[in-house]
Amino acid sequence: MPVKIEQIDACRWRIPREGAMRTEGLVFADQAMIEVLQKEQALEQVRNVATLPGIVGRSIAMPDIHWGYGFPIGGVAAFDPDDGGVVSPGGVGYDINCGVRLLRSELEVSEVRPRLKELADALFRNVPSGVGSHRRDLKLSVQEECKVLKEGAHWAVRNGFGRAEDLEHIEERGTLPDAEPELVSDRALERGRNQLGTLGGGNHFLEVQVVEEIHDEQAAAVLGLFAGQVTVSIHTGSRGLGYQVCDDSIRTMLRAAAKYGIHLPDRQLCCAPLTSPEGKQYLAAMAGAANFAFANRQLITHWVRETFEQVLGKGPAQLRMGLIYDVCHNIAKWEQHEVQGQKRRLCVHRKGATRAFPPHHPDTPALYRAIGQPVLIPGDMGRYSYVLVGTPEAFDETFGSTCHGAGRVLSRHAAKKQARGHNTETELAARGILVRAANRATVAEEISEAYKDVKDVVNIVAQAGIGRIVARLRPLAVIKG
DNA sequence: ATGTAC
Repeated sequence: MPVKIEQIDACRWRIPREGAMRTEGLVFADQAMIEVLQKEQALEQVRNVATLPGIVGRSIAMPDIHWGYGFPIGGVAAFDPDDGGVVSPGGVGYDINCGVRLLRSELEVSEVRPRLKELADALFRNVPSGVGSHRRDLKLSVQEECKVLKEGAHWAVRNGFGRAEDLEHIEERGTLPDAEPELVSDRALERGRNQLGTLGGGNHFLEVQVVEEIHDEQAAAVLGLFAGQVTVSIHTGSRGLGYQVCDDSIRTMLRAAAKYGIHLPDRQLCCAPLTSPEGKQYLAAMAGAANFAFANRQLITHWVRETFEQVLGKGPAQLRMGLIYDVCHNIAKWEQHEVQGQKRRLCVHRKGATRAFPPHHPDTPALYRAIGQPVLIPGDMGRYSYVLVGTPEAFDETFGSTCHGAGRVLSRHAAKKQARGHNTETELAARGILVRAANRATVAEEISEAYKDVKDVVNIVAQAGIGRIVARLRPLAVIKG
């Protein structure tokens, strides 16, 4: 049965409160997207989230929403601990702190093109990719791994991977507080030991890009972006460790939901009150996995810089590969938000949604205070990605959140079927995009046609005012899992 | 997303 939905304006839709819903749903989309969504499960998931105890504001869906485990991917939901609010592993996702970071450079595309093949090969060699990828040169002791879980990107910088100033340009400065590695299972720790500094599979990637369009000159200048410039994007998360933390937590949360008498329209929404031991334990284990992901992206950054230096024969001062920003899109976090004129400390779940804090927010890096927090939106490997900044409207309407990517339109299976008879790598190479992949099947699953055009997604968030477009980046070389 | 089920 289709979910009842009412149009608010050109890019906003309301799912009215009914049945067990404690609040209404708010979906950012255009007419065409809603028509597609009516045939899928995702809107029902928005409605299910609205039934959870202690939800504050609305159950929110971004234009890249699609079906996920319990909560939709592309969803935002905030909960109040003082009103029975809950935390749910399904509201974060299996890849805890999956996120994106963007490195700038002082290079023009013309300088890199002649060495692009060499660069792609070297990056592919130096950053392990693919499901199950690991590093032969770095297997941590469990004791050291626990330090990674406590310290996140700080651990990486302290051990010579990257620069102190990188930390200023990471969400939460690259470390979630209150991580408790003791709450992470032996199995999760074992899975993570040799996976730090690896890309993984699926839609994760490492991309050399060129800035092809500047939409906001002033903001671009503040971020250090210019047309024709080479940038690097890294999209990955907490690998097998985060997966295992989520999987372990789901078992606990199913028991907890029953124990605390929480009605679940879908077992995959299993959760526990934020004030309960189970809720606190999940958040502490999740923070450890999130810190692993921050460290992961920081290590990869170090090897990307090293690779550029080696291949192009230039030093750090010439390349100036500074970190523009690193932002999470699968996480639950304590944040201060104003609700009906009152400041409240809420647990904001963003699952396939990106934090987009406004100008002058204290958590926006000092250098970017005037323009807002950078928001990194990857598209598909054949088209482009976007850089946005957060807005006051996002802070008011979506707990400071916006979309996270293009959003799939074809299942992995359907994409593979469509790619049959095509040589995707050759076709992309003909368009000036080099692909290096650990697995050819992954390339087939990741064809452009498998995704919405990310332009349509960011145009909606820009039109709605929950993000401001700064620049568009086109891929030159893509390292895939 | 994920040693794509232990």
